[in-house]
Amino acid sequence: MRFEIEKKIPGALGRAGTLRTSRGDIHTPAFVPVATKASVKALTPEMVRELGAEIVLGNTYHLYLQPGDELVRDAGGIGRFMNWPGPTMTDSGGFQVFSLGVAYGKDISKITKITDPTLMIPERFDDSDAPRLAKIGADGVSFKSHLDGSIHYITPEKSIQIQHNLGADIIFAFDECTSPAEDLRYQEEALERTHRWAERSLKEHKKLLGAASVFSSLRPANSFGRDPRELKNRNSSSFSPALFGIVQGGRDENLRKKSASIIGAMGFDGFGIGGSFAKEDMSDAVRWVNEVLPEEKPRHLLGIGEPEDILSGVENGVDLFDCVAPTRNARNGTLYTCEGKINITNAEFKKDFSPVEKDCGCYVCKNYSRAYLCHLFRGKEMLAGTLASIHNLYFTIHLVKNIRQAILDDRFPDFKRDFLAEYNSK
RNA sequence: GCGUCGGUGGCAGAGUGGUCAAUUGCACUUGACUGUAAAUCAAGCGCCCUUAGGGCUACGAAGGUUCGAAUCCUUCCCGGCGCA
Repeated sequence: MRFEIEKKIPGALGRAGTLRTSRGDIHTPAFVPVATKASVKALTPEMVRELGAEIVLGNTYHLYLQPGDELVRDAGGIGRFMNWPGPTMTDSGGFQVFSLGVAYGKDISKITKITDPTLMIPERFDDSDAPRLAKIGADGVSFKSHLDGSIHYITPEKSIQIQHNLGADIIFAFDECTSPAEDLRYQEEALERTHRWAERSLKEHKKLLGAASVFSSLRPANSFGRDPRELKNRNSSSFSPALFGIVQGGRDENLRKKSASIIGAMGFDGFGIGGSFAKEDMSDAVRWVNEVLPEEKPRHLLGIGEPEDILSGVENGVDLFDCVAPTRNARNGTLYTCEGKINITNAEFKKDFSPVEKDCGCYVCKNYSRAYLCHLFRGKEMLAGTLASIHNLYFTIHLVKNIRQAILDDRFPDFKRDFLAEYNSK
């Protein structure tokens, strides 16, 4: 994997570049659609590619539970398994430590609205018996499967082993995503744990890289009954995943910078910026981190993808974003437009025969009306989620592409100002 | 015509003397969703008042019994079924 920076935003941390992997190039800043279970929900990989995506992100924990990482390995890796020929990345399962742990059953997510004060009160010490599916143990995390209740203990080593089996081009260190509701003492404790886990992830990764590639040595080449040329292709590809370390530190400037400094010096190929944020804290946290991280390596802001957040992320030095928002919102009837989000199921769209967005170049806007999408949603037709996902992913991917172009053309500030003015106009 | 069972909010369908403006589902209205426990979840859904709450009108229609009726009685209207 190689990363080349082509242009920087004057006076800011942002940049445009290209991330080169053996399976293809990613032009940054880039948006990474999420394919948690080796599927971008409601879409075929061909559609995802058609929308302009250059890489997709799968999830270690979910694929480990189902169908199992060894099965994915035997299928030729996540990309081949899901018929996505380009680059892939997998998240480490660190987010599930959070979403199935402290956040389980609560109104806490990646972004917590600080307007709800009850969520900002540290409750770590009085909710110890609250139901949760993930519990942090001595050197890893025990998960209770949401699928069948079985217990699984995931360590940093285990996460990296699973990810090597999944076979993505970029993988992530196992980390602990903390809630902004946690107090400073807990943030420090969790951060030290994340740093220890980062070391162990890196060590395990190097160990596995040192061993022969899982795709050329683990099984006899003829065990598939497949076209031998396929096997030859797969075996001949010099598969060597890049490992990104993850910076945490909550909303505290010192902790964020400390984390960036420590993770930044460990020798990772790139970096993830993690954490659950209060919305108003995010751009500060990202800036603090990217001021410290080595400039020449790529940075991925984990799980962030609302337009305004992408703009501030890019400005503050982020190269890659992944987020479920475009696809999840789509399935739930919320569509992005340049004038803000709309809920296409609302009564006002029942007889609106105009496209979702007038000048949008996506397949949906060129061929269907708001009234039709409204009808599909009300009729609970599966096509609703598909068409809406196409539009939302196109919107987000193209927003990022336009941001990239604006950087290359030296007009990022104007682009940002104009976009936000229109996006927030209604 | 006789007998019988039934008529409850947009629909289906609970309730069968007070805790009923009426459980529940659907529909409808609006919100939320940021490394996917998510094609999900939440709130509202008779009318009026600014909220806590209060007032009014309602369970086919009209009378009645009762301190009190969607619930009991009478008659009428309407529907299903059976027999003529």
